[in-house]
Amino acid sequence: MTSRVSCNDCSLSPICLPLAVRADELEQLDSIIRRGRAMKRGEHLYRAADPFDSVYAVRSGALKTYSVSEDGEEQVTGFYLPGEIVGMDGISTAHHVSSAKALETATVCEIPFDRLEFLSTRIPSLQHHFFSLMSREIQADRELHLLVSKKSADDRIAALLLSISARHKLRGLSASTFRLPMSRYDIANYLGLAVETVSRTFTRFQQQHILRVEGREVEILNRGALCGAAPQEILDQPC
Amino acid sequence: MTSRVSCNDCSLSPICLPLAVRADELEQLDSIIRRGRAMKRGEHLYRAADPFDSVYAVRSGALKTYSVSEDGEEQVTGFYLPGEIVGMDGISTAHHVSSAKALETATVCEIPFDRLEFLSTRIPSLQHHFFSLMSREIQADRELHLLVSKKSADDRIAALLLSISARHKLRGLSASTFRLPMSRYDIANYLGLAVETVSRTFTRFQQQHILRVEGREVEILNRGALCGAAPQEILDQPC
DNA sequence: CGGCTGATTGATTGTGCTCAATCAGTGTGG
DNA sequence: CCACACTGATTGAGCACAATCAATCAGCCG
Repeated sequence: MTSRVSCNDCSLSPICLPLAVRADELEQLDSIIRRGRAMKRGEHLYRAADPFDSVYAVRSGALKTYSVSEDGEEQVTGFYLPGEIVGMDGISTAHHVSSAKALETATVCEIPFDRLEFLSTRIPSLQHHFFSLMSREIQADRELHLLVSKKSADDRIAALLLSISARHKLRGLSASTFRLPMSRYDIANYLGLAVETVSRTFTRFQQQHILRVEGREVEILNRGALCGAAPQEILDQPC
Repeated sequence: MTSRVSCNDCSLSPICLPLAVRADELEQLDSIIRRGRAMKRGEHLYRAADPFDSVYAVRSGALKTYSVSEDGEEQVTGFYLPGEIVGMDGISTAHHVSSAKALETATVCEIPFDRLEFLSTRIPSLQHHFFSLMSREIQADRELHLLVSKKSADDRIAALLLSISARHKLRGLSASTFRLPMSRYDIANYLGLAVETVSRTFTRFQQQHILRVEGREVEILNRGALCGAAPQEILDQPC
């Protein structure tokens, strides 16, 4: 099931592990990673309250993370695309505080955290990389905080589309045409909106010739308009 | 200016550095920390775009972190009370992405990050502690995300009051009577509300005998009502 | 087919924002 | 010393954006 291929041969490694490490160090890192776990749509990678053992690199497909409050309502906390690392909550509690679920068929590489910690004491650049990753996660959460607490529905949806577009481009894929891995419900929940509002905004953007939307397929026709609607500070790239 | 006192003698060390380390290791840690930097109300600890060199432990007083979008509006991203660590954004960019400002007279201990990283390769429990701290920061941001994107104004304000109450209690102070270090404006901005809404909610809570409010002085009269209004998952302690 | 979920569109309502005025506290300068 | 300006907080009135309630439709699978 798990392939023997090295991170060296993975096209995602520049995103996932942009490290300058010696060959023998990379081999050590390679040796602790369990590659190519396959997941079906709807399958859980972990659930809230599960013991925290590993973090995971997304190799293909997409995942969402979410938590459920005791009154039963779900809160989607993030979407994870290929090359991104999921599961770094839960370090402090030794248990996951949220759940991670495949939005579509996906494969992930499992990185046992205790071994990663051990290796990080040997490879300073690896330690720095994971401090850096977590710091970036905090930054992204702060940007989301701004988005959800201050911006209009239009701005929030524009920002999400531009974020996904930028992440596609990073992998060398089209920045203008892509397929949304998540449902309207997930988008609404993540952005703190009602499903109906998301739907209405998509149709309005379409009438304004900003987007072409067909189900989950999206084409950005007028990036400038989206950038105008969305606050630039959310994006990793200039508009 | 900076005192020679060790972390050992600091009453906040159980919150700030709950570590089981050998005496010589603690001494190493002690030696890299610059203690007792004094700050006046309104003074900046760092500003967005400043080079990232250090993280800081709050010793007394209180700070807020915030960022400013290019259209000039401020977003308050967090409040930091004694024993808490501020400045862990910016690791990935080598520059701070937000600013930190003293809400009142405060003192902080500076921890140079490059030395902390080096020491973390030597002291695994220290490395784990900082991974854990950042993980907790991510958790807190996710809870805030839920609060801001799904909950009513009442719930948001109740949750903030309960959070501050819990953090006071952790330091052995009163959980029911305390002084808010931040203005109504900061509360509103942080929670994604208008100042007027915060003000109105405080007066209504007072009419309902849930709170006694006098400027920044707050007394919680009916904790159950606050807990009922606020979602429990936000809190670190049972209601 | 019937039942299901997910998406869209319409009509109505409501929470919280905006605009506006007032007031208290504080510091400033004549 | 007092008038003044300025900031922070409170209260009121009206409005707008997005939620809610409701109906319809498309696609999918048992």
